[in-house]
Amino acid sequence: MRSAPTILHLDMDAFFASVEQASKPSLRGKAVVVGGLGPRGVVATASYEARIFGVHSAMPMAQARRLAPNAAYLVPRFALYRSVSEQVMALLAALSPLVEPLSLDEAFVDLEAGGTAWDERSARLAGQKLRADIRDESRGSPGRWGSKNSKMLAKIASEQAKPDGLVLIEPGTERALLEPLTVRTLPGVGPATGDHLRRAGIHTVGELAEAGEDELVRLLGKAHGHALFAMALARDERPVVAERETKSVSVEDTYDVDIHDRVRVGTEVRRLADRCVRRLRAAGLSGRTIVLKVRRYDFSTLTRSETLRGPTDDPAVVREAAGRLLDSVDTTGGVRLLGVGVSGLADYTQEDLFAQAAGRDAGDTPYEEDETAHTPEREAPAERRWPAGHDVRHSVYGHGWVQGSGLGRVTVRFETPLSEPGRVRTFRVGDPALEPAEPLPLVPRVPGEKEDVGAGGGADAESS
DNA sequence: TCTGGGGTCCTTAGCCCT
DNA sequence: TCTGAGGGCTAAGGACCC
Repeated sequence: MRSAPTILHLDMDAFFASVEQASKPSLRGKAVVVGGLGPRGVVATASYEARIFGVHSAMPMAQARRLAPNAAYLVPRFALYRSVSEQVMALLAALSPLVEPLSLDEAFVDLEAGGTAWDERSARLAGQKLRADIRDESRGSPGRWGSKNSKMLAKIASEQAKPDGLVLIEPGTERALLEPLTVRTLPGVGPATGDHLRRAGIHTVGELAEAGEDELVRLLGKAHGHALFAMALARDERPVVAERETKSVSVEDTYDVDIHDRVRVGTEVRRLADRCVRRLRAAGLSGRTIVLKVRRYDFSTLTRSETLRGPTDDPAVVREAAGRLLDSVDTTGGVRLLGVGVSGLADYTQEDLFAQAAGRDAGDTPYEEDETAHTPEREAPAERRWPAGHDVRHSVYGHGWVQGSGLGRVTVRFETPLSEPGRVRTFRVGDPALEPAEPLPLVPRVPGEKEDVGAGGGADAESS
């Protein structure tokens, strides 16, 4: 096993919030919370400034608003985050052919495979150069970096790095570093496993190693027990894998209020089936197993699945299968979430030899194209038409973003990523001069713009 | 005013087949 | 013909990750 620190882990923390701050000059240095704004929304990301108030990921939005009433609350803009993420991943790809993205804001890079690092010094240099490039490219935080010869240790190193920092673990110090850490530090140990271990008197990674492999397998099962024991001894041979094939595609919706009407539940399931198939087709995939997910009023979740004779990407087939699955579920009492997924994927579509769909002619007709057509009132509420944080263009005042809306009014702040903080104006919701706009690039095409527009925050801003 | 959305992997159980 | 072991597949649920 190699010992030089040649696997790099990047974690661009508070990524969504950082991108929003780079995109909106008036929010730089301010508390920003990105997440679902409905009554059942949760926080996706909080900026460092918001974390000072105790706001963190996965917290119910209502609680966040109580803790930080003056923060900016924004709806996520995944298309924008994806494009920034792609630029960052391209920088990583220039260093090595082995880049494994874990999400939009996290990745492993195998520097040895790219010939860019072979010892501690070259790894540190490569890390520092990347950080500078990313700061240029995203006008934001270059993230936290960790490096070591294994994925687990590289990730732990980046967790130990200060915001905007780089940590390399010295060879020979791995066990000593791990021993005092809580078991929750290790990947794969969440709340349930953590509790399980705590009840067995195991709190730290050192105690995990002491417990022995057999005991861990007895406590946690074969796969988890072996894996955790190896990690407790700092053994992690998992390679960096560049290409990961998709195993399933799913969509789900949580409703603002529980749905009790069985007919409406059926309508929603068909709509979700169509959305799922659109995603499936966009990815050039088809699948054999249809999965229905239902979360009931009491938060209990159940899934029902059905495996077809061959893979399909036919909306009618998926709709019908989901409908059959729904027949076997009791929804009295109400449902808060519905989901439809497809797994058992193939990258081709088998022709429907057995005529799996009953409705022949309607086979390819989407159940409903218009996402908002189900609302009885034709006009969607202002908050839906003008989501907080989305870009707009006004024929007189130019480019801006929605600061808030409601009561027939929409408030817009007119500024761009490259401008000074801008002014706020309020319009009627139906104002014809106002229209939705695409996000603007965060960096100028020609270099030379002023620097230092990072996400702000310092080491002292880190919480929890 | 609790608890999103999109995934992956593992375990268990039942069934069928050899 | 009965019984048991073991493998493969399917279904359901749970845990975990960001």
